[in-house]
Amino acid sequence: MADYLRDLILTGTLRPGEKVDQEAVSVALDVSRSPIREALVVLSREGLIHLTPRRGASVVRLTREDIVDHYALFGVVAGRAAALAAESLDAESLAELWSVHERFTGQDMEQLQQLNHDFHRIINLAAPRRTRWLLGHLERSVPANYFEFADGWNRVAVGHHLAILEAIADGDGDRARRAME
Amino acid sequence: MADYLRDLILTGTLRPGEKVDQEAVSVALDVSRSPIREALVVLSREGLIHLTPRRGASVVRLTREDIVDHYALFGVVAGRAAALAAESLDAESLAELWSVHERFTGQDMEQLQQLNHDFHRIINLAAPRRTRWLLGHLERSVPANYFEFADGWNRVAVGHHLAILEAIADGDGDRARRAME
DNA sequence: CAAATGAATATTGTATGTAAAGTATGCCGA
DNA sequence: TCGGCATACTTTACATACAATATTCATTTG
Repeated sequence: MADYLRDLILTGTLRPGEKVDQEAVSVALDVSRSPIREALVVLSREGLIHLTPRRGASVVRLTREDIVDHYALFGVVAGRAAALAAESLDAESLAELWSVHERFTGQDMEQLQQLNHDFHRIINLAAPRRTRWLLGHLERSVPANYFEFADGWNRVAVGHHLAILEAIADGDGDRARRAME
Repeated sequence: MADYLRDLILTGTLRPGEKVDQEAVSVALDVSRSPIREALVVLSREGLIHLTPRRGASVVRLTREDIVDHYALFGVVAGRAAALAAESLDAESLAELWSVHERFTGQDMEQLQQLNHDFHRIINLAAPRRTRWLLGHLERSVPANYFEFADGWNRVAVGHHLAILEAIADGDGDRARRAME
């Protein structure tokens, strides 16, 4: 339920600032208003919509600054995960990382997204529970395609992944953190 | 509504692992179950309770590792805020920081909590929107009294505040970040 | 006597009803 | 014509109703 609305927001179908009508959503999904309201609460907690009492829900207007800030935050937290990974990652996971890294070439955008996701997932699995939890939240609550704008993104990512990977392989937590950020 | 339940959880009145009965809460607060359910969704997104479909809500069992992890995360994000503050804080806010810092002595626990809170709030106000948002979440969603356990906490805090303060005054973002973490 | 079964009970999730606040429409007077 | 105001219509927030799944507990059976 929340997933459906989140998609509409992140893909831009529901535009920033637009009002979200509970009744309308409920008939669109053919459910009652109760679950819709709960979904709206979820999204408001993710920072995707703004909820004003007695006045309803509207899609949050994310400024460019917000997006930049969000990715910086993501970087900072992911950096912590990388630092921890450098200290505790087992050989098997490290091999997986190399494997993912090597496949990171010439694919289409969607596959690259997937590989990138896998790469980070392996690192995050080494992080403690709360950190994983936060990373999950940060990942979900921002338009993923914003950073596709940066052209040649995948080229840069390969370089970054390599730097992270080498730092982790060396067990150098601080370098892994800086590389990730 | 969510505030009430959050208090019960953070003060330990609702104990870790304990099941939360919607009906019971609704009669206790003399409201229907609808707003209670929405509050439970809020708390589940904060990571304070676990929500299993058709099986209800239960207070999350936070391990010691979770708490440590949480504060580390808090530190990492607050560190970013401090680094930004070092670069952008105006003279007036800086003076306020010194003022708060000076009053940080000999008071009772509650006042110290308040001053500590003020100290961080001033720094956070210099941070961008999304960072402030995340800090607010992280602050709320963990038993605040956990770190009172550390005896002589306030002594240590004074020293830390001083280090942060000097780094900010010098405009040294990186040092401010490390001090905060 | 323990494990299994099934009816009775309780609790959840979703739907619908209702009162109150918010929004829009149209009328009137300046 | 334009601004102010009363009224009608929406929409929300909360309460209640109902259906479906879990849980409990007594009973039976191996």
